[in-house]
Order: sequence, then structure tokens, then C-alpha cells
Amino acid sequence: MSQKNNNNVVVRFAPSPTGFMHVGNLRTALYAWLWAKKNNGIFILRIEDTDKEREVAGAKEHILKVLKWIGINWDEGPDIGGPHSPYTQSERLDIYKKYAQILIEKGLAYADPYTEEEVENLRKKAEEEKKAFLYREHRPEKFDKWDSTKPLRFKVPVIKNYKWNDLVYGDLSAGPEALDDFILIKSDGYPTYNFCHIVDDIEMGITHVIRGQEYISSIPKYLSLYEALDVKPPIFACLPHILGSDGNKKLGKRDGAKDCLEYKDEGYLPEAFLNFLVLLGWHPSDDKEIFTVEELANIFSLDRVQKAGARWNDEKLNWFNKKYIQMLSDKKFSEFVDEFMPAEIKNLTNYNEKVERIIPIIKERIEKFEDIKDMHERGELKYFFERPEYNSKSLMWKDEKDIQNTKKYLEEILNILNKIQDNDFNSVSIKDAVWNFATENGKGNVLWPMRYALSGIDKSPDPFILASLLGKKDTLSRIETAIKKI
RNA sequence: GGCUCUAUCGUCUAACGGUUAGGACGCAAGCUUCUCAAGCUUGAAAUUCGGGUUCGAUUCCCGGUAGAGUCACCA
Repeated sequence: MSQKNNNNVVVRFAPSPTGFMHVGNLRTALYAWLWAKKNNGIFILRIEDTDKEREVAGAKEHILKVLKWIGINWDEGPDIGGPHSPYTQSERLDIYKKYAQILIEKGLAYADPYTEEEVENLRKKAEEEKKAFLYREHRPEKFDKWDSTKPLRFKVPVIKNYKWNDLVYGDLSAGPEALDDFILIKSDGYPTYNFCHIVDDIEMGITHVIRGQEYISSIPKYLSLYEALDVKPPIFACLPHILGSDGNKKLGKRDGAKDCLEYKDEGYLPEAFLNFLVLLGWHPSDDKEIFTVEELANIFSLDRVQKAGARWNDEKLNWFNKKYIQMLSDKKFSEFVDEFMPAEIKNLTNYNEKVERIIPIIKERIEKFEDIKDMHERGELKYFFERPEYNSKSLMWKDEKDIQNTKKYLEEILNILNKIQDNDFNSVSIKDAVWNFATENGKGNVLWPMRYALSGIDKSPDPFILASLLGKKDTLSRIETAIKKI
């Protein structure tokens, strides 16, 4: 890797602590982070907590937790500081005041003389007249001195068309109706997003502003503010929305978007989750689908981000998770099994000595670790540790009346298995020993009763595997029990 | 309603004007030692519509249609 000037790319992820972080937020963070990594740039985490009414306790900690889970690390942020500290907006109020003062002195910010109600009435009137409401059409002719008790509004310097380039959407433009005298500082003394994010982006040297598509229509406002401040705007990149799995609406908290940590709790692997997420709206130039973070950091590009929204797809996420589970080391896999195994199974007396043997069975049958619970509920775990209970009729393959033959077959299987040496009691030897007899008698007639005697359920691994996992002693004993039951 | 954006299999997407429109998930069928699971093979499945430009449009332009975003003292 060639050494690049670190200041080529400085990006930020700037969530507001107003609730849990959902997948839409996370993907924005992921794309910004990958863009920074790809360019050897700096990734900044900034907390935008200027809406004190909507702020949710613990939300900030939750955001950090999600990012850490998925493996997104930041170079500067509220917890670790950095050259532009602090990284929480409520602690940067003086900086915003300074910029507000600059605008006031330029005559480009003024105290809003109206009450909230008066503005609302003007808005309603415009609506009734089927006109777009523009505050600037009601801009007072003379401005009172701003005393911090009224909102401070931006005075759009020039009403004109704006054209700009977006790394994802290409050339964009908007007419003058996109421009208005928006509020810079609210009457509670806190700045609005529209104002302070721009101040911070300037102060922190942000080069690329990567955020959701919903900001496209606001960008002309930002452009006019950059002009008023005489600052060159950064490069913009807006990201398409993630759509809910039903409907076409942007995935939001109200439409059932889940807290990212729920995926962790359900047993999704962060690597799989990240891999799925990166492909939801972005695609490399070839057909490769499984990526390490390092590979993504090399090939990620904003110009290959889609313009249309991508629908959330749990099935594909599950497929990715399964793939990644298969790649997990035995040790790591066992740790997850230990975490997700239901207490009812863990409390069985011989759980600890036997659990390692059934690891491969679990590994090929789950998509996420929470599925272990479902396996348990379907009775697919318990019989490995305890003798199964079942109705003797179930031992019969297809023909429930063939009692005598079933008994005969089980007795012969018992005989055959008994002859296998203890230290040779593996699935291959067992199959070799049983196979001829089974084939001669229609396979299912013989193998189904054997498997059922060992598992006590309709669906399980094949009888050779089961016998080898249970061991010779337990296998013989379970078959004897079945014979007695008939 | 104004402004803005978007449109390829059910879903995620590939195809810098020329391909039998490719891949993946899901689905179906078959194979693989009974039932599962896993694996393998095969299959069905798409360029929103109408005009143009061009020898030739999924691709470029215009229009229709559909969908989305936004129009806060929220971010």
C-alpha cells in the first residue's frame, strides 16, 4: 500500500442519539467507513445531540456498541477524542455561536420576529392556496437585534438555481424554491442540524459527506450556507434507502426496522451481517459475494453504489450467516453453541462430556445460533443425551402392520452391531456392517426402525452417524429397548 | 400539491450501443445410502410503457406510468 496524505479523505458518521440504531444507519456508517479505509482516510464519529426533546438515554452508548460489534472503528470520536474535540455537538455550542456571529455581522442572519403560531398560520395559508410555503417571502424588512430568545434565521444571500455533483447520483440540480431562510439556532439556544453539521464539517475538515438520500432536497440550502460562509463545500454522496421487506417504504423504526443488536442476540455473526449489508446497494465489478473486510476496503467504491433503494431480505442474510458459520473454527463455534444452548439441555447430566460430539450436527443445521433453540423445540437435541421416548408404532417403516418383521430386523441389527469392536464403532464401519442386510430387506424397512430406535423422532441424521455418536453401549441398549417395546 | 430522485428475474444485482440479457438468494426437479440436514446437477424466472436518435438500444434523449424522498424551532 502506498502512503497517502491522510487528509485526502476525511469522513464522518454523525448519528443522533434519539433511539436504537437500525440497519439503515449502520449501512451508512459502513459505507463511509469503507470509503475512509479505501482511501487511507480518517473516519470520525460525531454525536449530533442538539434535539434535547427527542434524545433517548443510553442511545449514545448503544450506537457505540453496535459499531463495535460490527467491527467499525473510528479514528476520532466522543470516547477517544481527537484534534477537533469535543465530538458531541451539545459540547460545541460556543463554536456554533461564533459562526452565527459571523453571519449576523455579514447581515446574513436575523432574529425571527414571528411566534411559532404565526409562522404556522402563514404555512397553512400557503397550503390552502396550493402554494409552496417559503418563509423568506415573509422576511421582515428590518431586523431586531438577536437576543437568543428568538430563533436565529439564515438570510439566503442569493436566490438562484443550484447544480452540484453527487458521487452516487451524479449531476443534480434544484430550483430557487429549494432555498429558504431556515433556522440556524432554535429558541432553546441549540443549533439546528442544518446549521451545526455544516459548522462541524468545516471545522473537522470533512472532505466527503456521506449520508442518506433524504438529504438531497436539503443540499441547495447547505450550498447557500457554504456560500454565505465563503467556504468551499465538501463532496456529497447520498445513499439510497434500505426498503422494508414488505412495501416500498424506506426502512425506519416505524416500519419494523430492527435494532441492530437484535441480530447479534439472534446469533448472527458480525462478519456475515456486514457482508450482507455491504451488498445491499453496492456491488463489485465481478460476481464475487463473500468478502473479508480487508477485501472490501480495497474494492469498495461509491460510484458503484445503486441509485434505487434495496429491499431488506432476511433469507439472503441467513444464507450469508450460514456460510460464515461453516467457516468458523471449531473452538469459536463451540463458544457460540455454549452461549445459545438452552438451559434445559445444558442441565442434563452428561451434557458436558457429550456436547462436543454433536457439534458437527448442529453446524450443518443452523443458519443462526438462535436456531439451536428451535432444534431443541423440535426434539432434535435431547435424544443425544437421554433415551428418547416414542410410540412403538413409529418404529415401523411405512407399513404399520409389519410388526414381526420390524422386530426381526432390529434383532438382526443388534446382532450385527454387537460384533463390531468397541474401538471400531464409527459410522463407516457401522454402515459397512449393516449395509448388506439393509439392502436385502428393502433398506427403509431396516434403517428406519434402527434410526427411530436411536432418535425417537421422524427427522434426524442417518442411523450410522447416530450410532457412532451415541457409542456402542448406548446404541445397543436403545435398540434392545425398542425390541422390548414391540 | 411544489420541488427532487428512481425504474433489469419474486429479491439483491451484472452487462462503459452489438451478449443465447450473466451471477447470487429464494423456488422446483433430479442425484447422493431410510427420514432430515448438508452437498452436487438441472430448470422456471427480468430489461415499466410509448416515441425518438442509431445499421443496431437494457444502455442515449423526450414523454407517459408507477414508486420513493422532501417541503419542521427533527436529524
